[in-house]
Amino acid sequence: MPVTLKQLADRVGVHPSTISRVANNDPGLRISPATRSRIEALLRETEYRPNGIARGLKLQQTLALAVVIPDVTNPLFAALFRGVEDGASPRGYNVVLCNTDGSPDRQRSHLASLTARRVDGVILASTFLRDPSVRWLRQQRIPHVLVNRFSDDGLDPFVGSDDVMGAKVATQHLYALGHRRIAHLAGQPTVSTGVLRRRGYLAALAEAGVKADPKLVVESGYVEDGGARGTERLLSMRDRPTAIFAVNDMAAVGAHSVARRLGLRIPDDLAVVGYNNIPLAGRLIPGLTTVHVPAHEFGIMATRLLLEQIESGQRPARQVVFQPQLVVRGSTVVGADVELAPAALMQE
Amino acid sequence: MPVTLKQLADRVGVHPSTISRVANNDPGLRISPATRSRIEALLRETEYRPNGIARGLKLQQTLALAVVIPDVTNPLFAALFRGVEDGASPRGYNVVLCNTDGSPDRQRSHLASLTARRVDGVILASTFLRDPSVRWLRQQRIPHVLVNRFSDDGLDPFVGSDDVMGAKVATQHLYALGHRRIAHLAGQPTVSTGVLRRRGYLAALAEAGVKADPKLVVESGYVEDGGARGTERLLSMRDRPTAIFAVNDMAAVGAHSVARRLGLRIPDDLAVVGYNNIPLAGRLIPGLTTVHVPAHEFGIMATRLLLEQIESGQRPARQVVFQPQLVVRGSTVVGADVELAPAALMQE
DNA sequence: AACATTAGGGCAATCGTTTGTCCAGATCAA
DNA sequence: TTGATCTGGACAAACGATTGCCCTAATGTT
Repeated sequence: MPVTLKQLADRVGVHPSTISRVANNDPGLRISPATRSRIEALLRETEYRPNGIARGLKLQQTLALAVVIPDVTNPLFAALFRGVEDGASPRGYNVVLCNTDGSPDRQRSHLASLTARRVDGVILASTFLRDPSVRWLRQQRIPHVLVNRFSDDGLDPFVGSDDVMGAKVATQHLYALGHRRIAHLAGQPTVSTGVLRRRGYLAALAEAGVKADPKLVVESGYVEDGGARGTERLLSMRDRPTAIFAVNDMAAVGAHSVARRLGLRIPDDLAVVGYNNIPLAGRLIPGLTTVHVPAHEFGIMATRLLLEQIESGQRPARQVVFQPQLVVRGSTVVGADVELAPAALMQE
Repeated sequence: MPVTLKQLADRVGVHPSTISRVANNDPGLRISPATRSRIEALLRETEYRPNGIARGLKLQQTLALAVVIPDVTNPLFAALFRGVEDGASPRGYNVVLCNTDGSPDRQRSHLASLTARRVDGVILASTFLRDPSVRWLRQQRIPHVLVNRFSDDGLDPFVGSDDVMGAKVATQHLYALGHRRIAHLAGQPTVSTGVLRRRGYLAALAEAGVKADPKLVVESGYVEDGGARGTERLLSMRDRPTAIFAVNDMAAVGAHSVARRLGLRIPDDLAVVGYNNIPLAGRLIPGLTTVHVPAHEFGIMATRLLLEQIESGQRPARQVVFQPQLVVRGSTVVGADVELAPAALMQE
């Protein structure tokens, strides 16, 4: 067992509180140089570290944050987590990671356990629209930041990107390449990114004067399998789309592999655009055109907003929205990979 | 602020200890049914959850584990973490995640902060040979399990795979395909996997009666960039290798892309074998032949060993070693991808 | 009637730190 | 010599929950 204040106090012959003040460098402490140096020597010798639990109980703060995401196996969330840790670690915080696999129940139970543990704040990236868990966090006044997805527009501190704009840019890119039958592998209507990206897709079509065909919008969700199935449905239509805008890269990867399997050439027979720019997007052949989402920066920024809340005691309720950027690769433009490949591959 | 025992006690008019006993279902408690039901009603109404910090202080356990890895952005470690969480979460434990980026200093400081926090146990996958941090954990009698890499052979509970055997099988595979100049992109000699895989590579050559050429072993480390550089060196030799066995998949990916860039055909001009079987390995074109390492199972098993230690108070010091399995893909055998691709792509 | 037992909880110590307050002796000024 | 001030720390009350022990009144036993 690690050494305690009382044990040290007994060895020096002073009161534990004196050791504590020396260890914490209490400026108001008046102490003889002799005693101080004896204590300091002992502190070094024993490598004394205050018991974080006792400290947490007294100070009402744990120096722990939590990150709740669908799945860390998804590179987007892994990068997000790294951002959080990189922001939190230098400030002395540890980070608890929880995966929900997209289940509201698991999210709820994780949050319950995290609040029982009294983490100082929570970063949530697995949120649904009008999410009861988020409302509960808000009501309990637990410092939190939503990332990537939000629950009730504007009510919580949020870090994300402009999903409508990103989807619009992606769709306009396809339109500009001459595509007129552009399909959308959509996210669930219960998730903000699903709704917003679909909205951006529709807005781009409307602005371009293309009449949207409801049959061209298929709900694929955010996983490869859904993207594959959706693509099979789309490609089996009598009036096939020539391009697909997918709600995220994994769905796009599903489209990608179905197209390959069916012997369609990308981008000539089918152009594909994804969303998020996960590392895999640059590795596919051809590379996947996608909307870049700076996941690592999300994590850093979310941590900043969270620590602001924690340290000020206020809820600044700031919303930070990044402007998305289209990354053009070979899945929409022939040859777009050539220039990128050597440099990109070497720098990673 | 969440409700405390004392507040509840005041509302019911009993002593806090009574509430505690009811909440914890103390079997030795004698209480009138009337009082009990009033208390239970209040517990439900207020959704009382004991303060985990106070509980931890009293009970000397935090119900928190920690996972220390080089980088969660690496799919191998992401899968490992999922295994840990999947094993720990149902037992009521939360998991703190720490990334070291391979720096012994960051590992040390994380470990210091984790022990100050009094996590109940640590799972370490970022260990070096003769690692001072590990020796310190051992000496402090902090429950821990090493995963994938070990520090001092046999002294700590460990979960991993037979690295010598895996490397041997990989090298034998290349030999069986007719390769005689087989190079090795090696890991650092400070890491057990680096040493063991190199040993397996050399053992396979020796058994096959091939004289090992020291020039064919280049230290690449575990990252793509190192693999790329190492491969450039190997391919610029007058007597080029026809095959490369890389210490892990990322290094192999580096080899892969350098070969492509130089216009070499894989596997005809250069065969490549990796290690770990990360998801990307199956996505490359051609697919990367590699040694499968069950990262998720590692995590589950490591958690089991750790919880055993924690709950028994003993150190069973069990070592669990999985037998590695070679996954043959197109980077060594032409056409090996064909049969796999459709099924593999669909099932994910 | 005297004593023992049981029912129903209350008391207080404890986990390890932090921090506002207090105190005894020494030193100082007048 | 008498206060006043200063020095160098000691004391104790939190922070919440847990748990061994104790206490009082009521009931039961002989």
